[in-house]
Amino acid sequence: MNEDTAAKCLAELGSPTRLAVFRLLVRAGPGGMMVGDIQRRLAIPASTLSHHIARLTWAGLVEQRRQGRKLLCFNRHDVMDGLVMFLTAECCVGFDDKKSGQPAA
Amino acid sequence: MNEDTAAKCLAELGSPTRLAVFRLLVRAGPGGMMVGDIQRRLAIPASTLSHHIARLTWAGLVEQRRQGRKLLCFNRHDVMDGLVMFLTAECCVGFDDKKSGQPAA
DNA sequence: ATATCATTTCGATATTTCTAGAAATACAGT
DNA sequence: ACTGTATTTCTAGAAATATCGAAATGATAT
Repeated sequence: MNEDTAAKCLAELGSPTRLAVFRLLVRAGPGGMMVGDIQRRLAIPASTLSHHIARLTWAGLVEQRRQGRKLLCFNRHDVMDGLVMFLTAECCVGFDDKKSGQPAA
Repeated sequence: MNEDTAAKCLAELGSPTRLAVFRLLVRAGPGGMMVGDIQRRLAIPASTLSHHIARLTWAGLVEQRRQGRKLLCFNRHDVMDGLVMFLTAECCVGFDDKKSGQPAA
């Protein structure tokens, strides 16, 4: 996970609609969720949802797999982990003596 | 940290420039960094930087404090923690038996 | 082959965001 | 009050994004 990839992921997650989709998939776990189920759950037009899922997929956060005439969506858990690690990397290095993260007043 | 706040934070971090600023501040730790130092370090126009810092601040990710005629910037570490927790919350609940996060093939 | 359901692509418009120069403001020192 | 430095606000054009209906495609069953 480099800075560009991280920014890409964060930007995609920054849309309320996409974040809702992503969180739905987080909760769904490895079993994932069908596009149609997501659509019914979030009540947004199919074309709009398709667009957002495509972007999450483009960023590498989500993967899709066909099952009959439906499409299963699920999170790339490893990518999310990488993102979180990237965000917190080098955080507070050498500052173990301070507890709050605020500068001295 | 609710869904709207999280989306706000993620969207702001989704800009490569803002992510660079944020990471600089992560590395700077609680001591923070002056606006001018950030500007010299990233080599972007002052007005552009000001805009981005304002957005990070608006999202609650960064805080500013005046020191003489300079302005110190530092991360709200607690907010970033909240964001990370929000992202990973309810992740893989009840799926401890699977290790990779992929659905069965 | 055709009917049907699920999902995506296309197209068009409205909205938001990025960028940076110019001007304005804030502060400290003299 | 005046000067110099630091930072922000104003402004506007360019570029990116969101939205959703209509049409197209993919897949299965009959």
